[in-house]
Amino acid sequence: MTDLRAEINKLHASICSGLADPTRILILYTLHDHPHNVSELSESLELPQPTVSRHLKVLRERQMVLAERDGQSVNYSLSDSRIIEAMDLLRAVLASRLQGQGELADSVIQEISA
Amino acid sequence: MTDLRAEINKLHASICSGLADPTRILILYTLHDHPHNVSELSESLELPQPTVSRHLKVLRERQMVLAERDGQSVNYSLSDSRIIEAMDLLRAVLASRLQGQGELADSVIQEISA
DNA sequence: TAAAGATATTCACATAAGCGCATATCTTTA
DNA sequence: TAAAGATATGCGCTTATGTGAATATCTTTA
Repeated sequence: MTDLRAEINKLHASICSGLADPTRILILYTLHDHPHNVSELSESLELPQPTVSRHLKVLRERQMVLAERDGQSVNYSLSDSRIIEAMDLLRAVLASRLQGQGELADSVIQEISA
Repeated sequence: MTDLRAEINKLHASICSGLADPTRILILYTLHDHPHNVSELSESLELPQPTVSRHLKVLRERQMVLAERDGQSVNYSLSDSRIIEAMDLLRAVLASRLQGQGELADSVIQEISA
């Protein structure tokens, strides 16, 4: 294990930790739909504005979202749609994991596929 | 946001947090190569056995690896290769992110692609 | 330039994670 | 069944992360 590979793994882990929060997952999927400013996110996700801003900061630091000021508001967009592709793959893994775990899981699977 | 969707996002985040550590990333790629038992991982990654076991526990709890006892040792394997696909996508995102950020980054990009 | 709107940051706190070290719990074999 | 090998867990500690509430910083407009 070279120092370089170790450094890469740290960066890689840092991106993954950007995904490791339910609220940020929600934000990322929302931004994938289309760009939003902070107020819009805050309102549509029913989350306090400071909470949204702090999560956006995490994503911004990892360059997973793009921030563009437009007047007084700041528009956020997904920086790379492969992030969503990766998340979708992990959701598929989750769905498989829930297969055959009873009826309760079935409705979850339905919802994931939606 | 239904309670169900919120629950799914928690599970999703839990899988992502399984990826959010450099050592576990290393372990997952190593297991993707082929199954290993704890000693083998410990030796080839040059990590203390308890450290490896604890990381494997995290991955096991999230059903990201499969544990099969074989005599005194326990063989671990990747439970779903889509986990690697997802990680590769995120590595590609990382590589793009480093593009045009100077010479130092170039060697990192080389290493990622390898 | 003062006020209002939009976003970001700070503080205090609670909880979760990771690590090294020691040790407990299997599982086989002598 | 005692000993050795292999793996898992507990403990103490340190660091990281998330949150609400308050507040600071920008940016526009009156």
